[in-house]
Amino acid sequence: MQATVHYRQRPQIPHSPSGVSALDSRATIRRFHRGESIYSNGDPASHWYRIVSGMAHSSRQFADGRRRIVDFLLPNNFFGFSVNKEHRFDAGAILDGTTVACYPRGSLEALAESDMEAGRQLRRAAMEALSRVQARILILGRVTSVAKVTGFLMELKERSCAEPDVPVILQMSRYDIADYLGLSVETVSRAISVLRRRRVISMASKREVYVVKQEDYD
Amino acid sequence: MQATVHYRQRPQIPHSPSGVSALDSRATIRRFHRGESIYSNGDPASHWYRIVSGMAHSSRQFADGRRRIVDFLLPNNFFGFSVNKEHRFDAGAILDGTTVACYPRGSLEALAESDMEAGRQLRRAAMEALSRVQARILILGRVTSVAKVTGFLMELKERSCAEPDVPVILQMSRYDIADYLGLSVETVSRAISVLRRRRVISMASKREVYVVKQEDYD
DNA sequence: CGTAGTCTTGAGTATCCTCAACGAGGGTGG
DNA sequence: CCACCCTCGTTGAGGATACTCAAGACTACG
Repeated sequence: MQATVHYRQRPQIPHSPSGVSALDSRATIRRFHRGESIYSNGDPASHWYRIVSGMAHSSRQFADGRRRIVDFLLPNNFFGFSVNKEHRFDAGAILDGTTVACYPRGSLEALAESDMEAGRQLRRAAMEALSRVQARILILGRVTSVAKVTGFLMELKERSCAEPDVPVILQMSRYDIADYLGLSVETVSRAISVLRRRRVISMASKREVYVVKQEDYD
Repeated sequence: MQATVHYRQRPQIPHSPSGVSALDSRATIRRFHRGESIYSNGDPASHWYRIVSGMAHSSRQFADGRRRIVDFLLPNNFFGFSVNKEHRFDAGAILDGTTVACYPRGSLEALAESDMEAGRQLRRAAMEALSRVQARILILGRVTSVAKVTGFLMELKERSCAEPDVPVILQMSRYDIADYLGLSVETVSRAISVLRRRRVISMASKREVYVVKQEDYD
């Protein structure tokens, strides 16, 4: 079990989708422990999900032990969309006490077809998810490991709605970051050290990053 | 100008979205030359699009000359979704005579809110686009260049609805493939040569690939 | 205080990129 | 019709980068 880090919980309201009340009438709330699975590859895609608080990731585990993280999920991010009958990814909580709103898929599709506001919210949620993943491809497309890690930190800062002089908190492990960027843990660690030496970032602890210089990363 | 390759045009109907008639009432059809821009980064995101015939790509051009291709767009693929007021990518035709259905965004959103069938199609289109990009991340996450190119070929075979004994046609250049996979052209070329020597593929010409062995690629 | 997981750093190796050269194929103009 | 040019595709050589293996420091927790 990883060391649990008790940083202050800042209010994270990224891209608040201007109320999801129309959808929430159908939601059930579930609470997850650190590392607990929300759904697994192959499970029937019976629900769509939204992070209420905490953090999770969407990933794929391979036979040879490798793992690729497809998305980090922050509060108000929707996930679990699938065109198939089954989920094609694993989703799991990163933080203890991560709270997730679960929307029954059939019920939600029915709602979307009767309530135009709900339909609009669903379309917007899908497009925001699409936008996140596309941004990720550009980060993955960066050439060097330092550039990828820089891109990751800038993305996280953006998505965390970080204000100046407030650190970005790396609630995920270096292993998670490595699997997110397609690098080895060692390379991620070295890249962070390089950024510190270059004074692009400074760190209050191993999990708290101050972005000092705003680097262009795409 | 690149050599224009006149391969027979196979009927490509991947993931036919069970009729888009509800949406098509608002569409205008445009025809593009090879290399012609459909929209550019920064253009107002006034329309959504669907490939009718031919092929296009969605990409981002960087200041230093690099280019990243975010998606290859095949017939019936929707694209141009943006949560912002402006497009964040470039889209351009790969083949001469590529035909695109252009849906005015405002008109379409209005339609989606009055016609539940249209709304459903839009949600499905967004989720299919999301699904494509997520699949791509897994390919990018593969370790070696050979694995990435293999993943690309398998994806293209899948999306082209290729039957056995029918070659997959690489209508894009090696440069496009390289920018899609985040590799150099030389590495792509070498990877293809390796796959040929290993008899995973065989080639009728430089742009026609027979997939001989079905390799696991994720 | 020992253990387990995380994070960092070093050394050597494998892979990919850059630079370079060359062949193939089309289009163009003399 | 053919020489020329241009782009595309392939292959080789050398150097840069990231991975693997290894070891050690740090932290939380029992």
